[in-house]
Amino acid sequence: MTLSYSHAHQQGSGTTEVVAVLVAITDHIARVLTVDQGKLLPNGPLMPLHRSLQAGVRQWVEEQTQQPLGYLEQLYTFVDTNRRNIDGHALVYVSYLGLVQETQIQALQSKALWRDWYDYFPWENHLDGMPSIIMDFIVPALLEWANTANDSIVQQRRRQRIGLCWGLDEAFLTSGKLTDSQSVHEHDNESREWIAEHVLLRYEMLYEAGLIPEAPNYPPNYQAVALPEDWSQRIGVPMYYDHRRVIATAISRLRAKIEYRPLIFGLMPDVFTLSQLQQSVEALSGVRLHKQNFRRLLDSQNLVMETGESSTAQRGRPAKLYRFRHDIELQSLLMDSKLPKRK
Amino acid sequence: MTLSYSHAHQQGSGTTEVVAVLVAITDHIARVLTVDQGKLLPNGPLMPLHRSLQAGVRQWVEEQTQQPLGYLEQLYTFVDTNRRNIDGHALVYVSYLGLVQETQIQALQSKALWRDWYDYFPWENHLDGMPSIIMDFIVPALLEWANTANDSIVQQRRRQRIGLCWGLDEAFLTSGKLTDSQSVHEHDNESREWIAEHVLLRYEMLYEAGLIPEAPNYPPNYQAVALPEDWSQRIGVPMYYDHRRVIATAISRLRAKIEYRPLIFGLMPDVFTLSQLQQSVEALSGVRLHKQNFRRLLDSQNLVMETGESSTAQRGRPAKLYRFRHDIELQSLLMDSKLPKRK
DNA sequence: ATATTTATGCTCATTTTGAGTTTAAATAAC
DNA sequence: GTTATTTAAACTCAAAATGAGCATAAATAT
Repeated sequence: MTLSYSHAHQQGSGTTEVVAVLVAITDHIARVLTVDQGKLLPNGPLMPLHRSLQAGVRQWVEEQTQQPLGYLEQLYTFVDTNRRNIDGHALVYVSYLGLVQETQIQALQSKALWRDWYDYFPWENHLDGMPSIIMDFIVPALLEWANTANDSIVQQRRRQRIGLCWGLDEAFLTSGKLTDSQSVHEHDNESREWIAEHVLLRYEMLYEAGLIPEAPNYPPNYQAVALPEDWSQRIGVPMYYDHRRVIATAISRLRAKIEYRPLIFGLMPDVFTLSQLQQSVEALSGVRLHKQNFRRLLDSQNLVMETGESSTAQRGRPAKLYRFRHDIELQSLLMDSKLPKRK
Repeated sequence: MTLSYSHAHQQGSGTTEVVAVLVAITDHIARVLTVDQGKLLPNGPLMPLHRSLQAGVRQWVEEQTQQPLGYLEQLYTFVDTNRRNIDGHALVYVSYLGLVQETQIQALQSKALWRDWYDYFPWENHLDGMPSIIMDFIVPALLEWANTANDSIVQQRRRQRIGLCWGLDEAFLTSGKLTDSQSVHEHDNESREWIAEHVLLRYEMLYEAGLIPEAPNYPPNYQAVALPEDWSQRIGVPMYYDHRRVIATAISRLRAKIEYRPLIFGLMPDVFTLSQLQQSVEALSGVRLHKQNFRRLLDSQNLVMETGESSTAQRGRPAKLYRFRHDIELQSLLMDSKLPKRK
């Protein structure tokens, strides 16, 4: 189902558009900036006057949302062959990830809206444990999809993919239930745990299986057991074009990168407590972290310094306030290699 | 200096081009496929008939080089405001990284050429130790460049960047010479070692400092001590447009990704010895690895299996032959997180 | 036969990681 | 005001991963 929403600027001679995924954390919830009642990301055509793609992104975001933005990095470039210019050239759109500090958030126009990003990906929020939708509906539906393949090799591969994407044991998928220690094989290096940064793989699997309203093969016709009536509600808010995939790309990048680069800088206020910092990282990654180890990691990297003050904003013992060390070059801290060292 | 080389297809109405960095390893040397006497990467306009960017890349590479290609992944999208179509829209070019197995390499037309990628980046080859050009010319020139900044804060930051990019001690840069243990500060978490994957950062620094023929501010005018006569030879083969930057992007991506994903698959023949595998990884990363630990890492990951045969092609004890385990899903092996585990 | 070369197996100290326990200092409730 | 609750933060400890080296095996070169 290709949605027929169309922009005025689609009529021109240009074939390049920019799309932005702006991220901010407010009330400990990760949010993306949307326009059009949450159905679209801020976007606009690249124009001759723009001196760079970044410049194009900044101009359109500013124009459509009045939101000033700081850090910006390129994500991925897509082609939409369903949208073409007057010469028949397909639309190329370049997506960007932008970070906005909570304190920088503007009062928005009615058309722009900061939305909880888990509204679009309900299965990605594991802050209170694994959401029930995964084991109740998603995995059963995907297993049925795996069985629709003609080739049994393909079926087996699909089941393997499902296990890797959704953090499930192979044994669980083929046999009945339960992940106990009987499943010790020779090569059980497959750790079978939830990998937070596989957001895009999971979205693409749901898309491929026709379980996402945006997919051309939605709703799926292989469902022996029917999906619940309100499936389209449960599987998250749909968007126009492929903008939901763009958000999935952004979350994947952010979750992966935050593990080795101090990107979280761009989302925090000037001073903060370590608990606030941890809650922000948790909001992004969607999983809870071990507090003591989080702190140990932090000070092994020397990224933050105490301000000397402390905060009594919360209930218990006052927390020391910190700020990031802007004096150090952030470029390449913690770029350790997993290859063995050179001889 | 913007080179005025121009393609026929530049005259049309399209504004999107694809560019490919194809990589192969032959004779233990990492090479990229070039056209036009090594001055250009294979490239071509995205056309209405192409159903995707990948399809465009495959068509143009095939057409210009007759080289069949396997694995392909998107790298980065650039804009060249110096090249515009008839409507004034700037050229957008999307770059791809492709991997070619040695056994797949075709006899090439005269216009296509596999070139040692260190021809373009002589300073990146540390297989026989750090190249002398770095300490003899590059670092001194960069330090002079750092001094040209008006602001002393900027000067300090530039020196810090130089240290991080080129693996040098802070102390070495400011004072005279020698990296001995006297430089033990409070925060010496800066490990000061050569980070192989910082190819792009290093190239961009040289470009910014006007030390690269492609840069608009080349040759630099701040040089108190003149660069050697044959500088343009020593600093690597220049290319048209920004194609050298595209290769730098590809090498960076490859070196970074090979550390946590078994990308090397795409470059090896079906069967190989562990030494050959190690030499291939070394060709890419540009540094020597510890043999025993390399092997330990390999079999901890269960990526390869013995064929049962062994090779007596080389001098000493015969090496066992291996092949990759294609039965396992490669998608997400070894995606371990550096964040502390969830509680 | 003997030196040389290459492959491969094994050891060992150090660092990093995952997962606690304990103590400190505030607020909430009675 | 005393006590329970909450949050912060310091410290411990076993298991695993890492960096570096030595020892042995099996071929070729002289």
